[in-house]
Amino acid sequence: MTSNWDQRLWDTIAAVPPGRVASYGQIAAMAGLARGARRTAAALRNAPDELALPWYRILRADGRIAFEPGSAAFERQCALLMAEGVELRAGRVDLGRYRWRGNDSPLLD
DNA sequence: GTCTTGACTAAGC
DNA sequence: GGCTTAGCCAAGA
Repeated sequence: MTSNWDQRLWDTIAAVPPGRVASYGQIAAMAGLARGARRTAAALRNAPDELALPWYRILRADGRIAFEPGSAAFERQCALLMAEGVELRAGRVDLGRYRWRGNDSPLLD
């Protein structure tokens, strides 16, 4: 068994509640990896569809989508986020409002 | 064993 | 706001 990180990261990602987002580094830190942002990305690549992970709730540290604007994945992620009530401005999310803090506190508006 | 790679991040210009 | 550079660290080749 080389990497149980994938499973751990998947678990952490699955814990992100709807309408909330998290950064790669944040997910990694919660899973126990201090600088595992890239490992989080790898875990998402490795993640089978059967898990139905909320991969679209994972953003870059800036709150921007990791994909290139215009790409299929980008648009898919945009749509999924908006469907959950996340406000997107030019492919960017306001982390100050939507970042998941590990608890399920409601958004203040 | 080394070298490259990456759905990243922070700092600097 | 943008682009560049360096740092990071685990996985694969």
